[in-house]
Amino acid sequence: MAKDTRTRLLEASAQLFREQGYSGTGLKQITAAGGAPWGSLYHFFPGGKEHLGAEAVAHSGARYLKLFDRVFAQADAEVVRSVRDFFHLSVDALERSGWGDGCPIATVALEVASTSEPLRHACAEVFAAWEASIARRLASAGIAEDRAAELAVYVLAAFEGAIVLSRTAHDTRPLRVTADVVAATLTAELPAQR
Amino acid sequence: MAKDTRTRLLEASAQLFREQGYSGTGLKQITAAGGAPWGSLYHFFPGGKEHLGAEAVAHSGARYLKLFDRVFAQADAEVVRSVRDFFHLSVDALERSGWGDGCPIATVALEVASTSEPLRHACAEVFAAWEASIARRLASAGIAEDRAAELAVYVLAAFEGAIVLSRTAHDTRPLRVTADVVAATLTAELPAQR
DNA sequence: CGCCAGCTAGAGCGATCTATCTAGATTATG
DNA sequence: CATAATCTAGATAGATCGCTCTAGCTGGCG
Repeated sequence: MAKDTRTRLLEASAQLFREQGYSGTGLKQITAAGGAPWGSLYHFFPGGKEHLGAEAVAHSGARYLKLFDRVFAQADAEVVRSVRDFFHLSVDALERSGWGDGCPIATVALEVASTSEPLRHACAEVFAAWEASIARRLASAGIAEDRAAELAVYVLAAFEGAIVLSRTAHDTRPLRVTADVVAATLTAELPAQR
Repeated sequence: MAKDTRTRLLEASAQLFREQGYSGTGLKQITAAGGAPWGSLYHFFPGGKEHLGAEAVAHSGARYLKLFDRVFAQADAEVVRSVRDFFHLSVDALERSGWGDGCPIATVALEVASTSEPLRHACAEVFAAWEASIARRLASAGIAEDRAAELAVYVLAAFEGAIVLSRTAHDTRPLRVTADVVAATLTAELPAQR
C-alpha cells in the first residue's frame, strides 16, 4: 500500500481543488480519485467538506513550502536565480499537466475569500508562510529585513498572477516574461557584489 | 425601470461569480439577485449556465476595459501614475465591499481553465484586451512596442496576484506594496525625461 | 479465543442543482 | 384592433449535492 487513506484523501482533494476549484469538486469525486471508501471521509474529517478543504490547503501549502526551501537551497546564495527557477518550475508543471497544475491554493482562495472564514484563513496562513520563506532568503542575501518582507509580497503576487494568466491563456509566456522582469527588479535591489 | 432584464442578469452574474466563483453560484441565486424571472434566463441565454457565464465574463471585461481607459486618460502622459491609480482603485473597492470586489475574471478563470473551453476562452480574451490596453499606453509613453507588450503582461500579472493575496489576507498591504514596486520598475523603463 | 478500537462499506435523506416545458403576459407592428 | 414576436412565470424532471446513519470488517491485545 502506498499511503494511508487520510493522506490519499488530502492529496486527491488538493489536486482536484486546484484544477476545478472547491465548489466544483464533489466529495464523491474525491473519494473516487483517492481510492478511499465514502465512510472514511467522515471518519477522518468529521467537519465535512470544509474540514477536508482546510486540511487539504494546509497540506499542500506545507508541501510547497518544502519545495520552496529545496529550490532555494539548491542555487545557494543566488536568490535571484532561485526565484527564476521557481517560475520555471511552474512553467514545466503547467505544460506537463496540460494546464492543470497551477497554484494549489489560489483557486480555492479566490472562491472562498468571501464565503468561508475557516477556509480563507487556511489559505491566508499558507500564503503568509510562503511569503516568510521568500523574505528570509532575500534578507540573507543582504536586503534589509523590512524591504525583504515587501519584496517577498511582490514576488509572490507576481508569481500568482502570472500563473493565472498562463493557465487562462494556455501559454507559458506570462510566466516567463514576469520571471524576467521580477528577476531584474530583485537584482537591482541586491547590495552591490564584492 | 433601470436596465433591461438581460443586462441585470449579466451584472448580477458577474458580481456573484467574482465573490463566490462560477460553480459556487446557482442560477436561482442569479435570477434572485438580478430581480429577473427564471424563465427569462433560458430565453436570453439558451446555452444555459455556460452561455451566461461566458457573456458575463465578456460583459464585465469590457466594462473594466473602459475603466482602464478612463483612468489612463485622466493622469495624461503619466503612465506610471495611472498604473498606481489602478492598484489603489482596487484597494478602495476591496475595502468598500468588505473584500468581495476583487477581479471579476480571475476567480472564474482559475475555476474553468481546465473544465470549460468556452469559458476559459472568454476569460483569456478579456485578459488579452486588458493587456493590449496597458501595452498601448506604455508604448505611447515612449517604451518600445515589444518591451511595452512584455511589461503589460508583467503589470497585469502583478495586479492580479496582489488582488489574490489582499483578498485572502483581508489586508490591502499586498496591493499597496506591489503597486510601489511595479511603479518603480516602470519608472526605470521609461525614457529619461527631458 | 473474546473484546474493543479503528476503519470500511454503502444505503438513503433532504436539499439543491441545471435544464425543460407549457402557458400566460406584454410589447411591437401591420 | 389584430397578430406575431418577445418576454415572463413557475411547475417539474432528473441528477447530484453534502451529510447521516447503521452494520460489518479488521487487527492488536489480554
